Amino acid sequence: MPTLVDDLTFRGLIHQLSDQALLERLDAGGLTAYAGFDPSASSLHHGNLLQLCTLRRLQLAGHRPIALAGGGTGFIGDPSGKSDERNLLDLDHLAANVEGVRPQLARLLDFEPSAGPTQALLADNASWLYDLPLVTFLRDVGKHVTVNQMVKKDSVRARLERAGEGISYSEFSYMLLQAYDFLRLHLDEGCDLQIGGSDQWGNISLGAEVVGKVTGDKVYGLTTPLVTRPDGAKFGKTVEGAVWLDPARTSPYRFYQFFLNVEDRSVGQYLRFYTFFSHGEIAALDAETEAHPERRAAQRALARSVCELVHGEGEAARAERASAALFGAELCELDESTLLEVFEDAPSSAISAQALAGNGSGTLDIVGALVRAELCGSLSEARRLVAAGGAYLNNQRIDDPSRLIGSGDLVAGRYVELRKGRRDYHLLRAE
RNA sequence: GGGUCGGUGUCCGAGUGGCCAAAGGAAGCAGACUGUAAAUCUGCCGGCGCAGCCUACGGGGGUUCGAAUCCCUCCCGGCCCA
Repeated sequence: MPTLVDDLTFRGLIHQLSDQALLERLDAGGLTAYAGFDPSASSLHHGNLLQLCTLRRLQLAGHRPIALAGGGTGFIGDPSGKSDERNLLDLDHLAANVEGVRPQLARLLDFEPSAGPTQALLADNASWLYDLPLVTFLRDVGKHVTVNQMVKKDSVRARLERAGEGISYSEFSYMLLQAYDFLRLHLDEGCDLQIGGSDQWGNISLGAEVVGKVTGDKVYGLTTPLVTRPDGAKFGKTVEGAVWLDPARTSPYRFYQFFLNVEDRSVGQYLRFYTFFSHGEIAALDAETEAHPERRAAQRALARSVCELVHGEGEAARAERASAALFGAELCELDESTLLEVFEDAPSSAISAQALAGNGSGTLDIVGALVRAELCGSLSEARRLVAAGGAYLNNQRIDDPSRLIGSGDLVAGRYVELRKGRRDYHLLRAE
């Protein structure tokens, strides 16, 4: 059984750390660690997942995790973002978001009292930042930080040096607010470690320093590498946009597909980051990818595991079955029960039966159907798709944009399968 | 407050009176090849009732036969000065 540090090292999760002494503390257990997330949406997304997984690793190794919602700092905006005038009146809204995120956190972290000293905590910095008197803040935090060192931080320097750019005072202060969070969590909860992505290194190291100066206690910072694709492209996007943990925003099926489609070069890293497989299992999957990349064994294991972690075993199994059926066999070859099961899990929408009335004499054509299924954003786009040969009806390519869809196209009496390209499926359900 | 530069399609970025739905790049989508991979090549990439029309180059107004391009004004951002 590897130690926590061995495990984190094997997985490539340690990018920077504030002090080598942290390694011993990690293996010893008993730390309280926090990671922040932005509660501007009612769901966490793929970008938060790495930190959550890391917190989970810490908890499993005997540490206490805290998920900190940036309900207060959310108003300010991290300097890397654009200033799009956040609204203070959204306070209730943000609080609701924080609560909406709790069940998602609970899938990865143990919030039950039975966890004892490692019981996870969800905190919101709005509870202390929103009413924080400026004078108090300047005395407790501002006094301990020089502008000189703040200006040297990469996030600030980039904004100062680039011509045509600038940084507002509030964004400039962001790192101090984050430092105050660390201080509060240290004083109130005994928190002694902050983790985050490597883009947070400046904020995290400053925070650790401030807590040390104010309290005289030793606290630590640790960052993980940023998740990037081999080509540097942003990771965590599907056709529809971000990959959310909320099944209402990103269905388990899409979530599963997202991880299944990971390229060979990256799958090893993602297995290390997002799964809790043993080192031996990961090595075996690496070897399998090397020897038989076409089998996509690592991708399958990754998708199954992450989906299970986030959505539970039942949903993961359904997503896996739906994927296997859609990509494995011709629709017409599937028996009815399998067909119904697949249709149950795949993305679908309802359509009135009248629209499909009459075989070939209905009013819905392939182009309209593609838009209706939200596979295409406009009729023009749908026409182009058909012209390019990327439109399929019940697994058969459709070349004629005026092809009408009628009752004769129904599968199992009430479904019409539409596909865009090779992997983007949608089902219309006549009702 | 003064001066100055700028605000173009998802993003970056050309364009400075008609040939502009707007160069180029990136991202994205599709096709071919494959393994629901990568790379590569090809096509597409504002909307629509699609040989045409509509809406678009920060907002509004004006000049002109005609404006992303000129003028006025307002809003927003950068830089410099106060």
